[in-house]
Amino acid sequence: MAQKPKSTRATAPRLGKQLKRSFFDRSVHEVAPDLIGTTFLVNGVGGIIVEVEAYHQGEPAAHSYRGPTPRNQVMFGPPGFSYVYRSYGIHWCVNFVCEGAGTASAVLIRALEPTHGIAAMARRRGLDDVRALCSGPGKLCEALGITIAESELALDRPPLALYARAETPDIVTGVRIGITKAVELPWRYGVKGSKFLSKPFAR
DNA sequence: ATCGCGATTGTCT
DNA sequence: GACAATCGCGATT
Repeated sequence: MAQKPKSTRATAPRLGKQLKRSFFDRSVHEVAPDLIGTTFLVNGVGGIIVEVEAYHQGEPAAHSYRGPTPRNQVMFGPPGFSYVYRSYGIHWCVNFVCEGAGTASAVLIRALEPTHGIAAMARRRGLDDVRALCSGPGKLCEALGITIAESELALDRPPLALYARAETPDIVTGVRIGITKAVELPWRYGVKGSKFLSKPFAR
């Protein structure tokens, strides 16, 4: 019998060039698709970003929509920093702040393809299934050990790091998930056909 | 495959 | 006091 190809790599792929904070000093609508295919690590643990969503101050689903508060203040600061918030009282979710000059925009990281430190992620998640380790914004924060302690940190300094993609993946777009306002905006981006998404993209 | 539900707490009205 | 950028589980189609 022919062996079916494995869905995960035997070894972690080689990392590309590390991204600087200035990568984020652009429109969130440019940064969000550009993040697809990059590798995000926390203390050396993480994987390839396969799904993100863009949020912008001018749109009511964004935490920054009603202006600065103690929680969202980092969104009003310089680009290239993390913004971590608690979701439904239980989960943590991580964003990357974009653009300077008060646009208060950020990219929510929604799913990773695990590549580095899979054993550590499996231990934190209490799971064996690689496909389920990082297939959602709350899941990936648990897998990478992200809490409020990792909020407002520079994205190009330890413990955080981002690495350029090797190849440009086929990127698909869709409406954002789990929100009740501005539901029609097609600001969700993902790797076409990836098995590591939080939810498939409509087709 | 899809649906409904409970968990749990910071944040804002 | 209402609600939320979620998840995992169990029931049902």
